Amino acid sequence: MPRPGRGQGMGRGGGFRDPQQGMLGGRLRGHGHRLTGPRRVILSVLESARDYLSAEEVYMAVYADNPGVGIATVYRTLQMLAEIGIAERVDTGDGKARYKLGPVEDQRRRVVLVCTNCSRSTPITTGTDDTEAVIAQLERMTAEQHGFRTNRTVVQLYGLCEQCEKQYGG
Amino acid sequence: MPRPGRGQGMGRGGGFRDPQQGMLGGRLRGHGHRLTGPRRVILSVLESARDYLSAEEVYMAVYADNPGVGIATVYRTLQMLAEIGIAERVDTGDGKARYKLGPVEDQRRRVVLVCTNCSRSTPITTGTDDTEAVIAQLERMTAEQHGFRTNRTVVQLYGLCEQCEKQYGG
DNA sequence: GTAGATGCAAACTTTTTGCTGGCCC
DNA sequence: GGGCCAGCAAAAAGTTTGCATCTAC
Repeated sequence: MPRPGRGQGMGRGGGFRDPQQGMLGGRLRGHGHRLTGPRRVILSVLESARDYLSAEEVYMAVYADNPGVGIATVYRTLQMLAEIGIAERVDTGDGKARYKLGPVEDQRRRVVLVCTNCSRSTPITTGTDDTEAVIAQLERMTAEQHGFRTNRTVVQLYGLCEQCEKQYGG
Repeated sequence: MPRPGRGQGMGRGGGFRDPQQGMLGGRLRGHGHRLTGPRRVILSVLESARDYLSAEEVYMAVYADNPGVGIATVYRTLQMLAEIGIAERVDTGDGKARYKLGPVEDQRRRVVLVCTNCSRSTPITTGTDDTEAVIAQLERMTAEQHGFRTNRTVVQLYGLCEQCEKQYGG
């Protein structure tokens, strides 16, 4: 995967007017971290993302407007955000970790659709779904039958996505 | 992670008397693959494993008796075994894929309990369970809501196993 | 002012791939 | 004997780390 070359430095501490950034900045400082320029940009990218983003995707989006930010900073920031619970880290099995803003407790249960043809993995947002109830039932059953206390559940559905299904003429 | 240095070559096609190997060899040939020496050893390692093994763990076990087998062969074999359904691949989120022998067609739906304390992963045999019905429902729902045709489902429950639960005094 | 963050480059880890020679069927 | 498969080594791909500089607080 190609990476853009090095930029010529960004204007550090660019002005953001996003009210949420103040909130997030507070949470960062509460954990002894600082709200720096690069971090503002990364947070901004995550905020405007609907799906989970890989580190590279975040880096690309950041790079578009701020070529000076290094990929190491992206990795370090994502790691930090996940550590203090501002972002959720997810491993979809393709070797890339993916991140998404959001309280971890709301994403305790996760369903991922993995297409065995095109390799695309699509996280499904549970929580508003009935899937939530189904998974809860599964957790209850394993607790009863195996004495296992589940904290987090990941369901991977392997199969064909809508596009590839058509292509195969299923 | 240190890796053992290169060995001085193995006796290819070592004699095995494991009756299961004949069966597995047949399944390999049925898919147009061959049962070679290194593959016998790798299969033997997987057979005697109770848990999921990472590629490196398989390589280490293979290396103990057959230092001549390269790690590339381990990767290629594991990949092939997973492809034809003789082994199951699982991504536990630590960046390493793990493999375990097991007929996928008999276990199209799999539930694995992963203890976040002791790191042990325990496969649960579905099929006679109610879990089967619950997962089937999940698959039905994603088909309806996302047009996704599921062929195989892996559920990973992360939490505390019975032993660690006691230890923590939950 | 100082602890922490940054950019850069290089190291590290896991997995894949190209190549030449060798072995299974 | 032919095509799959082996070992080796190097590359790929993702992530982490060391270091000098810089900056948010």
